[in-house]
Amino acid sequence: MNEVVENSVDKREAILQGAFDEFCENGFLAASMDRILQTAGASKRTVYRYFESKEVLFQTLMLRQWRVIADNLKVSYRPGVDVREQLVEMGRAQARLYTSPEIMTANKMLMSEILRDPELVREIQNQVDYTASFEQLLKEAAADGALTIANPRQAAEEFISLLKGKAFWPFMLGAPLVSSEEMDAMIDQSVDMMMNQYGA
Amino acid sequence: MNEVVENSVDKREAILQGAFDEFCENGFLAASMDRILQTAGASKRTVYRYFESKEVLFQTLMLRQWRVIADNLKVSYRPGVDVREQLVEMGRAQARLYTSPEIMTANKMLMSEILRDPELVREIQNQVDYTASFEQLLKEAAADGALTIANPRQAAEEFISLLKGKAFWPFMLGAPLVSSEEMDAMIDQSVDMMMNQYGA
DNA sequence: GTATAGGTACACCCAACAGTTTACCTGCAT
DNA sequence: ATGCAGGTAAACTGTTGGGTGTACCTATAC
Repeated sequence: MNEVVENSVDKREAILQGAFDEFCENGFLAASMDRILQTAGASKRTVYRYFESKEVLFQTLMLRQWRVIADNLKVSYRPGVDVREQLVEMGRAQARLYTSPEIMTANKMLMSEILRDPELVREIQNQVDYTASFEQLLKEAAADGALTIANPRQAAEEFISLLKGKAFWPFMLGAPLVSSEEMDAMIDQSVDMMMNQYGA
Repeated sequence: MNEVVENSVDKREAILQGAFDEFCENGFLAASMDRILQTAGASKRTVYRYFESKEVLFQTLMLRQWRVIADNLKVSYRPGVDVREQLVEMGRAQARLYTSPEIMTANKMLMSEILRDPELVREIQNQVDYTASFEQLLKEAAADGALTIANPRQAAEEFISLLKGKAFWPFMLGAPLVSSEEMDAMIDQSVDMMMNQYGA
């Protein structure tokens, strides 16, 4: 054998990695299974042993990506801690996503596919509620008297809108990725606005 | 002849209309030139007389769409008029876009293609600056003493972010189109937030 | 009346590509 | 030693689809 011996888990992983790169570069339709298996160093038969179709391979990857996103968005209210600081923490949770090239590149492609064919990612999409964790934090902060919020859901969405408007969507439309420092400034601006609106 | 006689302008228009429908339904890659000419009731030769390739046909349509958007975003500052009312007017300009099924359907497809292949729409994209008109209005309002805004560009972007976050992006991700009434409420909320942040 | 512009119909070329089939290889476990 | 699980290699199938070539039609202009 020419190559280093790999066990079957590695092979599957290699295929997923190759597919990730190819899908990110070309999108679902223009991605070529031939190129994927070439990148992965696997034969066609092997690819189709692990994944019954291009579509299944794609969905497997997207589910994985969705989990990465969800894992980065976990925050919870800490009573007694300065509420402004906690809003900044919420912003930083989003910022972790917006400043990661790998995540954002994948997001760009994923977004394109969602728009083109919602069915392709429908089930996956419904498994994650981005705003739930933020909404919960704001609700608890309001109950605690730290903020005055009639509609926590709306407030959470407003906050996320501000951050996405500054960092997420511009990148989607071709702007360069924002740095951590720029992101900190953006978080500050957005938190200011939230405090002006909802500060107790 | 089976059909009503058409002059060549009508024929070109029929092709554009057929292409618009097909591209909206299937996106650029999955759109079929055969289906387009069938819908348009034109022969393949005729289509290729007017548009040298699928790509050119697509870009022609997208440029047209871009103009529609730009035309809906024109606002200008009116000294003496209540500034809150003018912010609402800015919101309504956006709302005209967000509540139009035809515009939003086209936008969804267009957005998908921008994400997939920025080159396809690069030149077109740079011809329109959405926020310029809003930024100018805010700047004049600030000069007039009606608002206190250090960074009008940023303020314009924040306002648009709030509105897009409430109406534009949710639709892009599968939510139903918002009605004019819902839109009015969203505009109110967003204007409140702007007034709290930037009110004189 | 005839030439030209614009149109139709339709067979055709060529390339890409998802997925299958077949034949063969190899290391490990029994 | 042998059998099987997991792998490679490569030819093949079937279809789709952008774009072209060719022959023919039909008005209106001159």
